[in-house]
Amino acid sequence: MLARVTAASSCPEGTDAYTLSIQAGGCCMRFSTMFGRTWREIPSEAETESHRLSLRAALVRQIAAGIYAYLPLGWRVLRKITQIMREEMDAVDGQEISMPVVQPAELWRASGRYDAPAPGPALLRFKDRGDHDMVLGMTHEEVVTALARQEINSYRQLPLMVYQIQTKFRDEPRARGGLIRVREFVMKDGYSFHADTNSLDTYFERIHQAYLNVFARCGVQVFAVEADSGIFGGSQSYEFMVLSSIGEDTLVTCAACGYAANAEKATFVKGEAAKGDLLPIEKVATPGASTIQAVAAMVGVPTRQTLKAVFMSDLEGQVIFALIRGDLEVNMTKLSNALGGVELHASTTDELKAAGIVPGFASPVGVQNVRVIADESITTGTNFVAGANEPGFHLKNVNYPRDFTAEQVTDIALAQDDDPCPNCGQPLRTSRGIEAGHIFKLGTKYSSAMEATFLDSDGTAKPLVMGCYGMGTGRLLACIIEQNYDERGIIWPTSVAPFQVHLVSLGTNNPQVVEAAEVLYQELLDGGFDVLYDDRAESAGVKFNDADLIGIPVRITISKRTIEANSVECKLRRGESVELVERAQLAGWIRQALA
RNA sequence: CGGGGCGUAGCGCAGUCCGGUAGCGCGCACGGUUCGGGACCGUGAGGUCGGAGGUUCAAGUCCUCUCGCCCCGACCA
Repeated sequence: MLARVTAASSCPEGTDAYTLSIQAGGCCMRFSTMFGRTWREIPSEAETESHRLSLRAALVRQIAAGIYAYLPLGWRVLRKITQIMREEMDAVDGQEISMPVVQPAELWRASGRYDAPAPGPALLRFKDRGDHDMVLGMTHEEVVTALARQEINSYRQLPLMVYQIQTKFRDEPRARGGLIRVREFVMKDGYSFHADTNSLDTYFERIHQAYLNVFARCGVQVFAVEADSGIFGGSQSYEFMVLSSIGEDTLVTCAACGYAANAEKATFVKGEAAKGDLLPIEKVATPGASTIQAVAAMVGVPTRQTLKAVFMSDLEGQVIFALIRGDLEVNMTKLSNALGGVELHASTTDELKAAGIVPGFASPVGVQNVRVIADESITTGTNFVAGANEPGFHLKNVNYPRDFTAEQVTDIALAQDDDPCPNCGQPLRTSRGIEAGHIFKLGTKYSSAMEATFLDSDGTAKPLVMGCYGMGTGRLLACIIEQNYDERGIIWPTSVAPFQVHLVSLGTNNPQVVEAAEVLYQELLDGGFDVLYDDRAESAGVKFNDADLIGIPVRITISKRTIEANSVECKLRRGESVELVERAQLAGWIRQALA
């Protein structure tokens, strides 16, 4: 008990123990009194490895769908992560602030997002006791713009960046994957303000590098990819993708030249279909041929000589006729963006019937009452095979614009494996990734809407040019686990491990061992190390298995055996071999191991 | 919001088809024996079987409604 009090003295009351440990080291915890116990069995509700391990290792506990509480071990990791974010944001002149989670609806009305379809029900709305409309902040562009309007008057104050590490709530239709996709989460979000786009562009490069630094320091490998910025984005955006089979996004990359983009955004060389003199339309019987493959085979042409029709409907039930060359697929995000960002769903049978469309044999020729959006690929060939809008028949020699019109001809094609790279022509590869960060140029979208202006050097008032930079903390924690575990448990990178040293005492029945362990514990704390001290009266197997599960980088075992050798046993979590280290050499050994 | 699955002790599960005193393993508490890779013996605590109605002499089990959680899809500023 005496040792315990002494140990606690290295984390003085009324002081932020964690900050101390970052700066001076030496924070402590006894396993026997730690809040939250590890689980021996695998929770059935968890599907992904990071989810299973974060529950089993007592990092987090689920409170409701997509809503989690952090236990001491998980919270310590989260704070290590956010501290790294702070340091990197400060390094690019960021100033930390804190903005409210509860926000007045008025601000969201001002930006136009309160009633816009885009956030829609994901924005949780409620009234306070004064009957004011309020929302739970799902992001903070509105608040930060309102602040900037008050605080920034002159170009002399620019550029500047503010950031916060704050809770967000997004009422997602479906939470999943443990901490990967949640409804309530802590996010690092930053906002920069500039007098012009040149300044934004310059700063964008710095923040881009700062993001790479954060991920590197957290021990995760990311791909920075060009991303779709959605209808609220600006000219350019990058997502930072952690490669993972459980990722919800698809990345398209080129090993040859380094091209990398989200599949929603990726382009590729589409090639051209055969060209020839325009021939007259000819109707051919194609009984039962309702797929592109079947039609091409029956008519005797390659699939790229056919036209594929894909039907989507907007919320009002208006049918969108997406037309693309038969060998390509439609990219829903591009299609939606072409229509101004409307929400689309696959058309129902009833909607198609109402529009007079025959699925499987649909034709752009003579179609009415639908909006036709065509991919540019249909213009690079001639004499295509298309549906006849009549069951069992197709049309040969269909040509644009001779035989049909389209409201738009643009790029709505989905890049897939082996498509040629838009830069170098080499085959593209697709892989799955988790979006761990997103930076984008907002431009004057919010500053214009909310009249956040500054007086420029020429004496005129101009809207602030903004950039926005987001990074999820809990999601990053999950990503770190996804990339750092084995069959025994988590293997934390040193930079984010909840503790540096896991001290295992074997022989809690032996006073000599207990005494020696307490002394060693105190020495380690005095030496500036963060130590989790397993002082429980458990068997060796239990303690070792928990140590492997929790995944602290250095494990130190003290027992009767090691005391007799005037040594302790040291083992790295990342590795198999154990080493007897003399007490005098211990501190040096640990420092080297943690370096 | 569509499709599927599951709610029984802290965790993992059986029991539900075919109604008849609520069980098993782990964990937890106490005593003892062990003591370097999830020890053993004994004793014990802990469950309105997610909730509400209904059928029945009798409901964990059958019926209706409802709430929650998970998975696939839709969705994801």
